[in-house]
Amino acid sequence: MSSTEPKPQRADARRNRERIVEAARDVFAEAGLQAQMDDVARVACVGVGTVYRHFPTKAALLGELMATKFRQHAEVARRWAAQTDDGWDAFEGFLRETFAAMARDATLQQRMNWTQDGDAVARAEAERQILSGVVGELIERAQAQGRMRPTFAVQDVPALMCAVGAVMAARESAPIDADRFVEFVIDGLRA
Amino acid sequence: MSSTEPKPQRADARRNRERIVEAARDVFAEAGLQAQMDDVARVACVGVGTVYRHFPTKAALLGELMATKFRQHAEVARRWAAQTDDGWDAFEGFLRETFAAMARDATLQQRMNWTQDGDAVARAEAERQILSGVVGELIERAQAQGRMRPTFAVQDVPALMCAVGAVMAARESAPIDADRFVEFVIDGLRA
Amino acid sequence: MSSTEPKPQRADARRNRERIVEAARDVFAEAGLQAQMDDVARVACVGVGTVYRHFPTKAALLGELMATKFRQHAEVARRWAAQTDDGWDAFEGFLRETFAAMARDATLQQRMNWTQDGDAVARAEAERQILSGVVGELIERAQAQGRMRPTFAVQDVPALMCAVGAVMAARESAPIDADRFVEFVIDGLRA
Amino acid sequence: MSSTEPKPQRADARRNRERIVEAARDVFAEAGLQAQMDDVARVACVGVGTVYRHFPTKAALLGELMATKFRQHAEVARRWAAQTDDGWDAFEGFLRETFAAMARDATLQQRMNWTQDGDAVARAEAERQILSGVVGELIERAQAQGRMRPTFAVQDVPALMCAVGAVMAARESAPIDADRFVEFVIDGLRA
DNA sequence: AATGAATGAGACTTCATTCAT
DNA sequence: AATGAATGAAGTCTCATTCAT
Repeated sequence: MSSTEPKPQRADARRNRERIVEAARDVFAEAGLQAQMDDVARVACVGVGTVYRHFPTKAALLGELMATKFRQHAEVARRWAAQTDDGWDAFEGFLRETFAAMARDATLQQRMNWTQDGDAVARAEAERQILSGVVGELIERAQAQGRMRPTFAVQDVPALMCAVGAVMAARESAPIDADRFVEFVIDGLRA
Repeated sequence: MSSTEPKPQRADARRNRERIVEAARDVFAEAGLQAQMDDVARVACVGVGTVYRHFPTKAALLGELMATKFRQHAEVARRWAAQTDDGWDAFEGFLRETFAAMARDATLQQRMNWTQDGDAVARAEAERQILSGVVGELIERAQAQGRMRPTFAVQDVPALMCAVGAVMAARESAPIDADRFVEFVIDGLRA
Repeated sequence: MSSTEPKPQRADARRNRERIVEAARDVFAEAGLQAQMDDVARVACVGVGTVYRHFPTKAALLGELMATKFRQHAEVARRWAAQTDDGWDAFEGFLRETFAAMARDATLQQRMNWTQDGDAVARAEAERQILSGVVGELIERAQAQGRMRPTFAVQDVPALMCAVGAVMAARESAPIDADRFVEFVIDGLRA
Repeated sequence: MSSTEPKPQRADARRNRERIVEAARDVFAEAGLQAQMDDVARVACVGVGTVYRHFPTKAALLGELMATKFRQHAEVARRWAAQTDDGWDAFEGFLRETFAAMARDATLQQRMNWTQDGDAVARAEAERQILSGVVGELIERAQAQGRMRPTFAVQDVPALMCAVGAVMAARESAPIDADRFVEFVIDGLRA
């Protein structure tokens, strides 16, 4: 599934891998993408070498973080798609849930949105396309049922996500703002 | 004016300063925030030392770039505010014109994650507040006249701008997409 | 025998040891001294830990490789010494045979600059001295019989061997060149 | 001429460059090719950054060292070629002088002979070919005049040089040995 | 005031070696 | 005994900033 390290064998290795990913999430959220691999290692309580054993480059680690996000969003989209035949309801549900999730992970979201590291982006490309596919179907369905603006397109979804990140960057009271913000978006997209 | 270098003395110094700012715009648009001060200097056809004479740190240079943008947007907002008494029309005009300007400057928007460099952001804070003030008045007026959602707030404006940047990052056909995107936003914000 | 691991206990341990030495020969021939212990382990189909069980350090492994070479050359020298009473003939035979053997093992000769790793050299010192002793006798005998330049000395033998390595490094057609080269040497050393 | 940095402008920059090259010569002679760039910088009394300003990589610095050697040898060969019409005398002169020079710089010679770093070798390739050309002419002339073995070829020259390095590695009394060694070689190559 | 060479802290990554399983 | 994951010191190189010319 993941673009790196399909299945770590040993239990302790897998545990380490998870600790590293969690540490990376915290560290990059805290200090931005320019945080160092040594910091990630320290927070994960492992040596740098271990970080590099699991992720061959910093970009790979960053990519895994992005890929995880994409996978989670895709999962949400799939769940909503299965839950109702109404395309708009499904899309709205996906949007609200995803925004809420992003709000909970606000800082990282903000840091990540604009990743300059082309290599990291490339490593999450597969997951990004999957997400695009799932959300694209939601959009098409909603538009076919005449409940969504026909001019909206999948490519606009990242823009919404970025906007969510920006709202969060502007204020501390993230959850409230995200809730408020999602209403504008939904009203703007309805047919 | 800018937070740095209130009044340049010599004519050639002023000319250098301008060349540096232009070079910075080009270079950061091309290569993103990780572009080097040496690159800026080379493109500006001056030594690095000269760049540092005008801007004491990289963050200061970046800050000046942001401040310039803020000043331009504030100028647009002021013009629309003077042009019509209808708050919503003024806001809509401001939004369309600003989005269009950002679309024209797409590469820079794409490449730069301004919020990444906290120090640079801080240095453009004054200009940001001025912009906030002007746009805030537009919003209040439009809301007082009952033509804008009362839940929209100035703090949400950066989110919209970020979203515009994201639309551009997602596609090459930037101008078209920005036009399309502004419609969603306007419909989402109308009362 | 070797300076490490005087008597391997188990049959499988001995087999492992051999596999490691062979793997090391291949890997170092391929990639030079900068080849990694992990590579040796992988080629030998054992874990790194096993490599370290047999050879406490990389230098020890390298030393064993050198020692093996020295032992083989000494064996050749001994055989020629026993075969004829004519010192020069014995020396010439030894030289031709050794050069030919080195030519056959050209890649390793090319890739490995044995003398670079002082520690490895130290670990093969015993074998080197033995080889020196045997060859020294050959030389003395040839000189006593007036058939070899009296100024030639055992210490010059490594120089010849190094030269053979260099001939190989310079060309692909190693065997031919080595043959050609040995003639110069022999003519240069004859009284 | 050099493969890197054709002409440093400033006097102090050129002085630094020379100091770096000298330091590199000492440091690599002392500690082998695995000596660190930081060491070179320290011995040259400059920052590492300065070393990297003059030589973009370690391989480039190593390459320059090799190139310098090749240039010096070529210079010697040219001088002898111009000095006498007798090809053999010229070659013998070149050989004796070069061997003596190598003896004076024995340790570096030894370290360098076997450089594994393909990149460094590549960077001195141009100079190596020039040297080959000049020496090749010497050899051809000597062979045409019937005074040198017809089977000797330019490609064998590196072998001789390597051998000189090896003689030196084997003993401390380098100059003496080199003198003794050159006699064997000369006798071996004469027709 | 301008230049660009110099600086050096700090970033990423490697790899010989150790040690828990 | 064997395994291979973990370790972390050490190495190469970068780049914002300073400073002699």
